[in-house]
Amino acid sequence: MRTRSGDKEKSIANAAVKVFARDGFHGAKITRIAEEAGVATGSVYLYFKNKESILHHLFSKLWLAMHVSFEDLLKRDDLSAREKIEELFDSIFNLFSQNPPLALLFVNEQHHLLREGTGDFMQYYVEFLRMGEQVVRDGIRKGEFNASVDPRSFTNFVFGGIRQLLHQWARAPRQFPLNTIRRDIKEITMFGLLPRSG
Amino acid sequence: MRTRSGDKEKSIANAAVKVFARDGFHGAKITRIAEEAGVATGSVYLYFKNKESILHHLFSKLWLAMHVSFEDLLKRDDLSAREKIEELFDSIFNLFSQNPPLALLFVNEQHHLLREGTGDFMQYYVEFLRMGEQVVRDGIRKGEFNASVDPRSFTNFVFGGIRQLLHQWARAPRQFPLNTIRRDIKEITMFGLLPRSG
Amino acid sequence: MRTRSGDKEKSIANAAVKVFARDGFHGAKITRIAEEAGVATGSVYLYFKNKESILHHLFSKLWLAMHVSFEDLLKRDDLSAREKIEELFDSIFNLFSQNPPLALLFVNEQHHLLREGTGDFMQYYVEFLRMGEQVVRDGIRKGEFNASVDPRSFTNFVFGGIRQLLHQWARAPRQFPLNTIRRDIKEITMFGLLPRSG
Amino acid sequence: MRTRSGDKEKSIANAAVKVFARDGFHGAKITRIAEEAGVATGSVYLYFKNKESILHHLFSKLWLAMHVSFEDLLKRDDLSAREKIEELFDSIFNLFSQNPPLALLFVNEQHHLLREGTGDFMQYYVEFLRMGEQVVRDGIRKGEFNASVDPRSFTNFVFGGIRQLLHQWARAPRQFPLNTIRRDIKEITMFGLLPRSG
DNA sequence: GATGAATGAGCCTTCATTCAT
DNA sequence: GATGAATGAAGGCTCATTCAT
Repeated sequence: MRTRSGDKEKSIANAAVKVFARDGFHGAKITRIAEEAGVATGSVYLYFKNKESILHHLFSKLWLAMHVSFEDLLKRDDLSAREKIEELFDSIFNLFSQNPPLALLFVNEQHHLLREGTGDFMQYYVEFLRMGEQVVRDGIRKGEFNASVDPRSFTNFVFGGIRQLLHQWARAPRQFPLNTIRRDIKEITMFGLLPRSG
Repeated sequence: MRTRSGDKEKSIANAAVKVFARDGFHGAKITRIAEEAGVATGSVYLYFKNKESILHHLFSKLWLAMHVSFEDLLKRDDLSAREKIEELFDSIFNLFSQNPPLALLFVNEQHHLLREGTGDFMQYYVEFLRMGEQVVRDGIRKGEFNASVDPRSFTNFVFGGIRQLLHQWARAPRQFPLNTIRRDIKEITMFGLLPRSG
Repeated sequence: MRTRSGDKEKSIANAAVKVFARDGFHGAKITRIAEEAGVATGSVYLYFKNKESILHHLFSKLWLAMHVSFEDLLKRDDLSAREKIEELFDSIFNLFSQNPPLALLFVNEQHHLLREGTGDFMQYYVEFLRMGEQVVRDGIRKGEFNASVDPRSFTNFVFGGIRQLLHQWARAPRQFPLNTIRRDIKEITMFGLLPRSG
Repeated sequence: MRTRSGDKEKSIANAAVKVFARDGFHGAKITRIAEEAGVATGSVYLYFKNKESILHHLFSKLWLAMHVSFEDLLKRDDLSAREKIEELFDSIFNLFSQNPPLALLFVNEQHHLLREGTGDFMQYYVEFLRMGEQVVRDGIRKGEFNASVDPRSFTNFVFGGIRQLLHQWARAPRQFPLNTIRRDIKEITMFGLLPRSG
């Protein structure tokens, strides 16, 4: 018998990232994904229940990874609040840095999943935002951060901002180099638009 | 395409906002839009070339409105750079404040249009971002803003952040009141996370 | 607008009878039915929910017709029990006499529907058998029929026998002329195999 | 096709009876049959050419058994015509009495095979009916049976009747006990509905 | 022989779009 | 212009069959 190689599942998943990123969830054809994966159409259904579940799988993996690196960061008490925030940014950028299509998928198809509000990844998403809030809250408590900032708004705002910039990068990596973006985001979120000091 | 009886066109457009917002572009059925508009299915095609063009129309209108109020703002020299930025924020929020579905449409279906990169609205979108950059650039030149901030990154970042918060508001207006969001965004973008002064 | 002509539904139904009869339910392709009906594939779904429902519709119509003529017969008190039974036979044969494919459908695809045990027609089917039993029971009570005969067994037995002969007729009308069959069935059911009298 | 290890072939055949009976020919999945047989999917194809041929095999076995017991019966000249007929009935019922699923298969999937009119079993089926006719014809010739009965119609009619009652039994053995059915059929076919003598 | 993962042809169904009225 | 029935292309998914191991 041919052994169900983990490779095949992975190559389907990878192909799906590319095709979803390029064509969008609805524009993506299963046949195209299979082709891209070097696999027969029917094989896709050996590894995934249906088209939707491929997307779920990808997002779950993504959010799980995000969640894990966030969890690790939160535990560290050798870092100041600011350092934590900056590390959080870095961990997000690292996740996508080698994979622009993954960033596009992440940026463009999230709303598709939020609409239903189901799926494993939802818990990760929600908790991810909570963790961001926590860091901000802690920073405020310790006097490291501006107490006028609302942690929840901040987290959402920054999350959205990063998405937009990731999008720009994924579409035109030369015009929006990742390192530049990363640096800019840190600058903006830390100091804001107004000149420091008085 | 469009003809007289602007009423019918408008009711189709309004219906489309609702249906697109609720079901997403692909989930939205033309027949459903027609029904919601109190119009026959075929009539939709008297006013719009196809499904895609309805979305284009809506986004064009939206971006045009945005563009216009931005243009007006830019001209005013009675405002400081900071005041201009804050007015820009306000004008965006005002645009959606009466219409959560419109916000959802704006937030969720933009990527659909960006994929192709065509459509009238694209020019408005691009120039909209340029205008934002310009205000920041001017502010920096005049010493009102932090010179370390990259205007383009800033504009994109803030645009993304606003989208995310608008999304949260549109999904749960009670939990994310528009005025709170607006105030928080101003705080964050102006002062950043770190405490002011030194 | 094109008016939803009752003709179209009928021609689809008629085409379905032919195709179901010839190819069986599973062998029947919707596209083939549409073609046979002179209609576009999609039009089938304007008139029927899905393939299954076409079959349901046909059987419902059939059983309703059967039910109606049986009901009328049962009421008549100008007929002896034997005459009623014979009329029942006739009404069944009349139903199919002009339409061998309908007979094939009736004979071959019933089990498909019984498997689920749902559908409007089920009630007609069940009551149809009940009515048969009633006539026999009445005949026995009045002394017209052999009291040793079990009404329920009789009804089922005869129903099955008729199906088999209808099948033979529908497949080879020359070899099994309907009138011959009808006469034979009456002879068999009334007198049995043994010579009459003692 | 078939090879040694008659066990495996048999367990596939037995599994197929169950699955075909429960799900119908088209609803039956090869994988399900294999599973039920405790065998790998591919192994089914070591013993049978394809799905269709499993059904053929089962029906051939069935009709062969029927044919054999009929042939034996026909030879016996110690039995009256009536006794022969009744023995024929008994042999059919005996065939299924231990195996309701087999009865369901027999009753429900025959038409599938008749549609093509091919397969070994066809000869048995045809000759089976011929044999029934022969017994009736002989009985008539000897004056034991009613000369007005058409042998071919009788055979078909009775065959159909038995099928219907077997079906009822297989679906609800309590409500339609086999012995009752058997007795009722004999009563009906021998004496008919009208009271005997005159 | 035995296995079960892999294959891919095929079909039901949807729905944007058209067009006869 | 207005209607909504009609169209038919397109694609997700199934599953009988194959074949590498």
